[in-house]
Amino acid sequence: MVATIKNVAAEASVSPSTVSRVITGKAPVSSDKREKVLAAIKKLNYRPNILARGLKSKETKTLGLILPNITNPFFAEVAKGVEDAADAAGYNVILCNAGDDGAKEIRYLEVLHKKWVDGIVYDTVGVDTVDYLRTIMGDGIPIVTMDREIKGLPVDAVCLDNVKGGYIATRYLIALGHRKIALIAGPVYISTTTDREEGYRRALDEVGIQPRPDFIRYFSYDFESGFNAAAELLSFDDPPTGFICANDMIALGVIQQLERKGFQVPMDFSVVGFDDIYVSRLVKPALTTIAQPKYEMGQKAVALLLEHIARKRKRPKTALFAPELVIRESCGEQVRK
Amino acid sequence: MVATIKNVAAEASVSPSTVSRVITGKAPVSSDKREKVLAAIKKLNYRPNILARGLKSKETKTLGLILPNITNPFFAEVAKGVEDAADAAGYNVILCNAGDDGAKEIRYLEVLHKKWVDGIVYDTVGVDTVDYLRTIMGDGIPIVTMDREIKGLPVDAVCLDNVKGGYIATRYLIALGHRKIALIAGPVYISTTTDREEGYRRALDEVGIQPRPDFIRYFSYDFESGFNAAAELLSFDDPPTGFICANDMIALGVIQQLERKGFQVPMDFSVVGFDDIYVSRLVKPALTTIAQPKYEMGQKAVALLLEHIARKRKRPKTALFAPELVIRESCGEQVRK
DNA sequence: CTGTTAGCGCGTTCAA
DNA sequence: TTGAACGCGCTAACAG
Repeated sequence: MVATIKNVAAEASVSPSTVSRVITGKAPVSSDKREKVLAAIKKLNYRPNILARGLKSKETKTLGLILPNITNPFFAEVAKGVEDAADAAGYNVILCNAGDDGAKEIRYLEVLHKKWVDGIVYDTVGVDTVDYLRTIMGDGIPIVTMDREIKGLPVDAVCLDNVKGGYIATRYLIALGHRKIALIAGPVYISTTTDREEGYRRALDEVGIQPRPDFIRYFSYDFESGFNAAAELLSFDDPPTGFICANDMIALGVIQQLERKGFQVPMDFSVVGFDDIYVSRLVKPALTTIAQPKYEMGQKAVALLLEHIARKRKRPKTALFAPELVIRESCGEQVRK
Repeated sequence: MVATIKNVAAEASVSPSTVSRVITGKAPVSSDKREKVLAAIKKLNYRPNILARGLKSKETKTLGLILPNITNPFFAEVAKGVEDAADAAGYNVILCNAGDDGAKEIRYLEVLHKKWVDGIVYDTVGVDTVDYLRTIMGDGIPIVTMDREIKGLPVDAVCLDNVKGGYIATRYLIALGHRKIALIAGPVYISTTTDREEGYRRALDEVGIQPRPDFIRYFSYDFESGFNAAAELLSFDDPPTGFICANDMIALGVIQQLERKGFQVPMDFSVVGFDDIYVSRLVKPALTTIAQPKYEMGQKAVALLLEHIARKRKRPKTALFAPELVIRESCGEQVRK
C-alpha cells in the first residue's frame, strides 16, 4: 500500500492542506505541526505523487529530447548537456530516439505533447513536422531546435556558426597549399549543409579559386558515406588533394578508403572532419577537425527552454556557438598535383 | 487554450463518458456518435491528458533508466536497446545520468519513485542504494539491474556471463602461446570484476599456470586507467606479454602506453578488450575483444520489466547473455620472453 | 496559522 | 448504448 497525503494527514492528525503546505513550503505552518507531519511522512514513507501535482499545477517537471540516435557520440554529448542542465533545474528528460524515420518523429512529438512535457529539445533533420510543431507550440509547450532554423516558425534555436565552420576548415587547407578541395557535405536540403557550403565557397572565393561543382558531394552522416564519396572523388581524372567532411564519421570513412587504395594520410591527401567526437583523437592518424561545443549546446538548449517556461521572454532567440579548428594529424602540406 | 474531454463532449453534444469510451475503446459506442466524437476531437485538436489518465489508472507508461554516463558508447548502446523496446511497447523512458556520484543516484531513484514510473532499469555500480531500491520495490515498482546482482534483494537482472568472458579471453591468449598474462580489471568490489577474474583464473589453472597476484590490477573503466596500468606492469622486471582488459577504453589506453614506450601491438604485446564498442574496429590496430550484446541486453531488461508490470511473474529472474570473442588485430603469437 | 471546499482531466462505476 | 456521479492525489481559494 502506498501512502497518500490523506494517510499522512490522518497519521499526523492534521488536514491534508497542512501536509501540502509543509511539503511545498509555500505557506507558514506552526513548528509543532510541521514536526508531526514530517514524522508521519517518514513513518509512512510518503512520496508526493507528482502526477497529481502536475494535474493541478500544469507542470510535469519533465522535458522531451528528440534526436536521431543516442548511439552517435555527437548526440550523446548533446544529450548529456541537456540532461545535466535539466537535472540542475529540477527537471527530468524523456529520451526519444527518432532514427531517420519521419513517422516516428511525429509519433514522439505526439507522445510528448500528450504527456504534457514542459518543453522539447528538438534535434533532428526531419522536414515534415512543421505543422505538428506549430500545434504543440500553440498549446504552450516551448520548443528549441538544435542546429536548425525552421522558416515560418518562431522557435528558439541553438546553432553552430556553420558558415564559419566551413570557412575555417577550407582556409586551413588552403594555407597548407591545397587548391583542389572537395566538400563531402551532409544531406542537401538542410541549413547546416548549405551554411557550411557557403563558408567553403567564401574561403575559396577569397583566394580566387573557382569552386568545382563536381567536388561538392551530398551524402549522409556516416562512415559508409565517406567511404563511398572518397571512391567517387578518387576516380576523377583530376582528383582533389584535400577533403572537408560534414562530420568525423565521414572523415574516418574517407581515410579508410584512401588507405585501402594504397595512399597515406596526411602524406598523400589531407582530410578534415567536423564535430570532434572523442574517437577522433584515438584514431590514427588522429583527426584534424572542426570542433563544436556539443555539451554546452545541449545545456544552452535547456536554458532557453527554461526562459520560456518562466515566461521571461516570448520572442524567439537563436544562440550561436563558435566552431574551432582542432589541428591533429590528418592534414599536411599539399604535395601531389 | 487546450481542449479537454469536456470541450470535446460539448462540441459533439455527448457526455464526457462517451468521449472516453471512444478513445479507450473499452465499451461500445454507436457509430454515429463515434463519428461525431472523432470529428470533434479532430476539430479541437484534442489530446487526452496522460497525467490525468495516470492518476486514475496508476500507470504512467514511462520507465526510468539510470546509468553512469550516456556518453560512454557502451551505455549508449544499452540505452538504445532500452528505448527501442520501451517504445515498441508504448512506453517512454526517462534518462538519468548518475555519473559516479552515489548521492545523485539516490536522488534519481527518489525522483523516479515520485514520478511513478512503471519500472526502472538500473545500470550502475553504486553500492549504497539497496535500502532505497527495497523501498521502491515495496511500492510495487519493478526494477531490473544490469550486470549486477544485489544480494538480499529479489530483483530481476540482465547479466553477461562474465566468468565465461574472462575465460575465453584468457584461453585465447594462452592458445597464442602467452604464459604471462595480466588482468586489468574493473573496480574490485563489483561482481562483474570478480566474475571475470574467476574465468581468468580458471583458464590459467586448466593449463597449469600459477596466477601471479601482481598481474591482477584493479582500476576504473577508462582510458587513463589502461594507460597507467600498463606503465606499472611494464616497469616489472618480468612483465606480462599479454593484457586482458576490463573494457575497450582501458585496452586503448594500454596500447597507447605500449606504443609510447616504443613497442608495437601485436608484435611485442597482445591486448584483449571487453565490450566491443564501435571504436574498436576503427582504431589501429583494430581491437580484439570480448563482445557483449549490449543492445539486446537493453531490450531484454525492458522485457523483464514488462513481465512484472503485466504481473505475469513474481519470482526474480536473471537473463544471462553469452560473451563472444571477436578476433581483430591486437593479439599475436607470443614471441618476447 | 489552519481546516474545509472545490476542481485539475480522466476513467469507471451505477442506473437508466 | 448512454449519461450522471464519483474519485484518483494534490493544491489553491476561501473562511475562520
